[in-house]
Amino acid sequence: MAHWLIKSEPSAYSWPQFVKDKKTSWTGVRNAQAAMNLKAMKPGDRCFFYHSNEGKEIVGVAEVVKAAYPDATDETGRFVTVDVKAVEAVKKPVTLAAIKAEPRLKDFGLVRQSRLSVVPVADAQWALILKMAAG
DNA sequence: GCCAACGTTGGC
DNA sequence: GCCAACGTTGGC
Repeated sequence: MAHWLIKSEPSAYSWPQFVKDKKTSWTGVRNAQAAMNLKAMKPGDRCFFYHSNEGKEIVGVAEVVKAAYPDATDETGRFVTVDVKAVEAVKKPVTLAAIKAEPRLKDFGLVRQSRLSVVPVADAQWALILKMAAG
């Protein structure tokens, strides 16, 4: 099972909204590399839900429930979306500052390529961040 | 096919 | 609000 991190600006789509919806289609990704990551997702894969801009922290865990399919909101037909469901909020949000302060996370995609909105998370990174989020 | 100009994202 | 990083566009 692979792990990922998906970003959203709370003003656009926040974690509380996601929890309320229970499930959502992750549309709006318009970046080739992020789209590649979406295509690599499989049902059952888990994702960190990260609030960019406001908060700048991992606030919850989501699970992929449907593999990539064409994003109907994309007129060019080039991009895809996946369906994800909310699993649970983390006990303690993991801030970007905390991630940057952790030497073992210096290669984390979130830090290395800050503009990418769908980032792969290595197993060791996933486990470590989960531990940090357990509080 | 190169590269300058421009737009967008996201951290600070 | 600014700026760095990076992607995209369009002229040549």
